[in-house]
Amino acid sequence: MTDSKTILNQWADEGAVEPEASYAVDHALSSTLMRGLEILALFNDSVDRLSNAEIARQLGLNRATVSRLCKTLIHMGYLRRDPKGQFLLAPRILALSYPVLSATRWRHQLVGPMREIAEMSSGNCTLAVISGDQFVQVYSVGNPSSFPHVPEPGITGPLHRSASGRALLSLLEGQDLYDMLANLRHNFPDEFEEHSSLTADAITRCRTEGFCASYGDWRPNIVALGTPLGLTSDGLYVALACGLPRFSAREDYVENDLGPRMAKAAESIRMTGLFETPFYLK
Amino acid sequence: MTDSKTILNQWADEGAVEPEASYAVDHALSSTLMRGLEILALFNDSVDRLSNAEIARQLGLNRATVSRLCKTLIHMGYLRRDPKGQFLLAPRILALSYPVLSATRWRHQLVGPMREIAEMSSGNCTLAVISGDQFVQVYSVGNPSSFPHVPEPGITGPLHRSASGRALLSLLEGQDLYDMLANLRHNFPDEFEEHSSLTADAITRCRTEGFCASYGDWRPNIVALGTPLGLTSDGLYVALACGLPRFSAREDYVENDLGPRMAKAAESIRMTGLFETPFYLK
DNA sequence: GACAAACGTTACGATATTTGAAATACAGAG
DNA sequence: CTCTGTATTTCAAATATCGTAACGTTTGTC
Repeated sequence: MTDSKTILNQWADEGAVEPEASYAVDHALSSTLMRGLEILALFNDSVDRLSNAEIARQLGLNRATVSRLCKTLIHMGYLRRDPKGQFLLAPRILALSYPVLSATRWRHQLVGPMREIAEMSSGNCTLAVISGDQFVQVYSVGNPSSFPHVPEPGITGPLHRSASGRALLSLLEGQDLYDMLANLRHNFPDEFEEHSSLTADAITRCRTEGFCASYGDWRPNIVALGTPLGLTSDGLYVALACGLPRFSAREDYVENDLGPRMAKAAESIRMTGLFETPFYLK
Repeated sequence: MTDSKTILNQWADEGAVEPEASYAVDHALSSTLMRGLEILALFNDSVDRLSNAEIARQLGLNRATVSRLCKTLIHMGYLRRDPKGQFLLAPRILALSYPVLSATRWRHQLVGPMREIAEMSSGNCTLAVISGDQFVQVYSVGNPSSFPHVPEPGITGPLHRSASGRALLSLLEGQDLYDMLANLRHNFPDEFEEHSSLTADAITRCRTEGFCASYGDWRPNIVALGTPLGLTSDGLYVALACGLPRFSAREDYVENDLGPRMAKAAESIRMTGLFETPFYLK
């Protein structure tokens, strides 16, 4: 008598939580470097500038420390200041990501199919990969203006409560999946529990039907479809997703028309041989 | 009797070199943070993976130090390891750039005109901004496969020997320009000297005719046209450029047809009011 | 298959770097 | 003009970081 909720927990039980996570302030890690990176990571799409004091507050650091770290980041070219003296990310930070984009040249071959999906759904289509315990969007197409949120490369999201994320999870085999789930449950116990049933079903559905759907599980107003693609030669798990505003998403259409079409598109993309065939299709 | 070569040097004479640059290992900067960032910056489009020893060699660090720094970077999610144990950038590094992309939403409005330019030139069209003493591409359109080098967001290049860079320089007014030139001359004395004449002419041309051309000054096999756009509300100088393979670039066509058309495109983009009008057009 | 060479990680003590408190400098508001 | 909130600099104390050395692995050669 195992419903999908307990299945996901059973899987997670099989996995090992990364040891590091526990002794947070490990003296084998460099705290100065971590703090510097944490400063850069404070910025997001609603917070584009921060004062010294604000940074110090959020990270629990001394203002003098923040001053020196920010000076270093400016010196390296990753931060700049506005006329008021507040800190902003400098465009040069893009240079750090360039090698990642450059290593995913194959994505240019997906532009055509992705455009089709975006048009077909009157929404957008995004390409995501696993990085750590999150997914990261590496590319997107679609009309940015007609949409509540604009997808751009670099957006990250949860693996266990989004269409992209669940499609990616479905690609993980055996122990890899168990470990990932164990970590997710460890890091987000409540969320994991709340979505465990939906997540388990989505993983199964991706493996059998080739797609899964999420009705606002991540972004409340967005209905998303995810479909797994495969594993690249350099070890990245890749999935496609499309998103559409909730109000324009009739469930019947999503489930019986758009979903199967996404699955079919994924299938034909896999024909190109860009990705290793998922284990469950071998 | 001042030819363009001496003009650029006269301008540079008026500027002040950033003081910091001198006492390199300033104890007001955090060396640990710098080293960590330097590790991330070692990766580029031809070097996508590095061993511990290789990193240590290139940065002149102890292997043990590198081990610890990389462990930290992995912990933060910006680095990962391949099966052989070599280090790779993790896709999560894209998340650091997301706020920059998000802050340049206006670029979506340029997609149309940029596509036209790319098609018209049978090459590509890129959008660049100044960051530090370099330009950084923030967006590009064009056919990636038909080209010797694929432009992607995050590519950086020199302000003083590229079409994008010179178009950006032309936007700097008075002391801002002088300071920038002083720094460039200080950091790249030989290059600066070698290109000073071309650079001075290009700046003048951008201000009078609205565009400039570069015949392989940066990427040897590429002819590029640059055209200044203006200054955004958050203080970024922006320019457009297009690039085409040298063999397909007839000089007459570039100078008398493509160039003026770029200038005209820039003019109509400026009409949108996205950018502050360049000082020399006021 | 055994050996050597190169590599990556961990432990540990010395030390150089980072830190936080306090003082100084600065900007904006009233 | 003073006052408040903020940023930077200074300096001594402390502690986080570094390099050495030792260990365990892998790689490649003979």
